[in-house]
Amino acid sequence: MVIASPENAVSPMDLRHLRYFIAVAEEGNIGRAAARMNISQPPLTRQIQQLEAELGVTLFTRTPRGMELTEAGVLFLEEARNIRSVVEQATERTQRAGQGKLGRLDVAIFGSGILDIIPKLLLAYKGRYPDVKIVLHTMHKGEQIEALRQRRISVGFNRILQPTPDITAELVTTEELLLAVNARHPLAQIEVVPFALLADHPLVLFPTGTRPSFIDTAIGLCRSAGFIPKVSQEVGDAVTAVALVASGFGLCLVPESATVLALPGVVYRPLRGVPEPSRVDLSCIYRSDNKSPILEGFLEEVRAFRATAMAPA
Amino acid sequence: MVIASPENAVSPMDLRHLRYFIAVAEEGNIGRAAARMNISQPPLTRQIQQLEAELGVTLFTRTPRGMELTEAGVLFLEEARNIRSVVEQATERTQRAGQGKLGRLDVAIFGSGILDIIPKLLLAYKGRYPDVKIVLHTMHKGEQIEALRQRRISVGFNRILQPTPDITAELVTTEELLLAVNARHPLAQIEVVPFALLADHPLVLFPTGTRPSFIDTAIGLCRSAGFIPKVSQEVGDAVTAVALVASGFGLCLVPESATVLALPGVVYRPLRGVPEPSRVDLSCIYRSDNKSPILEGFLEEVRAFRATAMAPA
DNA sequence: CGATCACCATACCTTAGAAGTATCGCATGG
DNA sequence: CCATGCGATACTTCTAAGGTATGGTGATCG
Repeated sequence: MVIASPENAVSPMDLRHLRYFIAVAEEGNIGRAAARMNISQPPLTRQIQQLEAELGVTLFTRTPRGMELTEAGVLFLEEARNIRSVVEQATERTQRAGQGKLGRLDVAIFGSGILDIIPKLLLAYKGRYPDVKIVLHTMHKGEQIEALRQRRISVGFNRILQPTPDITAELVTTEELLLAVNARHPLAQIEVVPFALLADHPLVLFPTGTRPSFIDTAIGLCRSAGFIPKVSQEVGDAVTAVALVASGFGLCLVPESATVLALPGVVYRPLRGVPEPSRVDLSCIYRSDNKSPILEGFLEEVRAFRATAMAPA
Repeated sequence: MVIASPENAVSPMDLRHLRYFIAVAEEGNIGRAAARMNISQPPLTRQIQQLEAELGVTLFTRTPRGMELTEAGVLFLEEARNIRSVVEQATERTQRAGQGKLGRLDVAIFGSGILDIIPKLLLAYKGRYPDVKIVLHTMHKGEQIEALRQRRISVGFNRILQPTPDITAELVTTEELLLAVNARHPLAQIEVVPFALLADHPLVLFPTGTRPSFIDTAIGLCRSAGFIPKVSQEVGDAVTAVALVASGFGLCLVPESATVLALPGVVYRPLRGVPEPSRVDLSCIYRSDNKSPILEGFLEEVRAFRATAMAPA
């Protein structure tokens, strides 16, 4: 007595069956189809018989002139072609995803970086990888690191960083420091402002938030120059700081990319005699165990950007 | 030197790869996935490696705790599940088509058949095979046979038929002959009309078109009864004939199903003393070499219909 | 009207490759 | 530091795909 198995399929259908079926259906003839498939006729006959047995459906009527599709066969031909194209598309999409050309990149950004450099970088990346969807998240440094650990983002941008074993940082570019000053302020009359003069004027500092950050760089520079800066106000981000400068709230040290902020009444002046380090970095951070080809492609773009951005400097 | 083949795929992907991949992705672990697939662990390891090699994409990151999908792997899992369901649906649809449950049935109909019997039959069929799309074509007998030969229709309905080797006819039902007569006509006063009385009144005959047909049956009956019918008019179909009767154009012999035509002023009277054959057949015709499971299902329905329709008679 | 042709089907053999067994390597955790 | 759990590898076994030869059967043509 034969035990009734839930599925009596001796050999489950696979894509070979479909390829062979399509060939036979299109050629209308097993012999020609076999030639097209680079096999001999008998195995093809058997594969078609197997397919019919597996489906429990007669797909062809055998005539002296060849194989003619039944109604069910006509339907199955459509289905088989559809399956073939679905498989092809799945393959291609997966390959593109594996090459970092398709998918999603979650990027954390912050205040002043977003003013000029990050948009340029993202634009360049998007040009090369148009099918990667970039999702931006505004986060402070602490949040960025947390989000990287939780894999909620793939890469973050920041200025000041201390390396950790699980998070790798990579320089994007460095920027000159400039003085943002109200046009009616006395220092606005000087074309190149000596750094030491800042000792006499209150500064707007930013950002408040996770330390250390740009604010510590600014304070450190003042200390190196031998003075303690007078703080007129601490604010959250560069845009707010420059806005305060525009309304006469004092002076502000900014990275040069902040000059895209053309607020009325604000002028930017280069500094002279700035203590080392006189420049400020913009870096990106990502998981050291990164395996994502999408991030890999993005980092390549970052390196290319750094090469072009820092060569003319 | 190795010859560069157009497709470097050593072993093309097949559905087994997808089944295994889905199992591993869902279990997160080759061992459990192997158990689920009723195979041992090593072959599964190899199949996954093959799939990755074939795609050229790493689908899993191997961790000490198991297999974790990469981004490309996540995408491919979606794709694989989609392919699986497309294949399942294709299989099911094809099987249904093979059982005559899915597809299309082209049916040729004619004038008086469509009045009552054919609609009932089609309705019964549609109840049992809801996914077969019935397409109706109005055709005379000659056209029907031509269309059957060209496979433009699968089945046709008609009354008079002479068998041919390639076209099989099958009785659907037989109907009593009735007299359609205007209510103001003298014969309308008689409850059961003796057939011989028709000799004195002009008849509307139908259809014009391919002979022999119902018109020849009617004329034959009159001859058998010993008179030549006076013809008031020949028309194309039963509806027109009865319409003429309604407007006082004469009498008309109709199959009993024509009584659904309740035109004002028309009454139907049974006949008495009708020469043999006193009944008229409704048959369907189809190709003798029929292989279509859809038509097979339809013919079953026809036979069931005949059994119920002729039992009470 | 019979030989031939063009098909598909079957029988039997060969071989590729999928599955099984045993074992290794490696990281993790008591 | 050893036990555990996991994937990878080496080697064997066996299923089933592919090949060769041949049969069977309608259609075609001299």
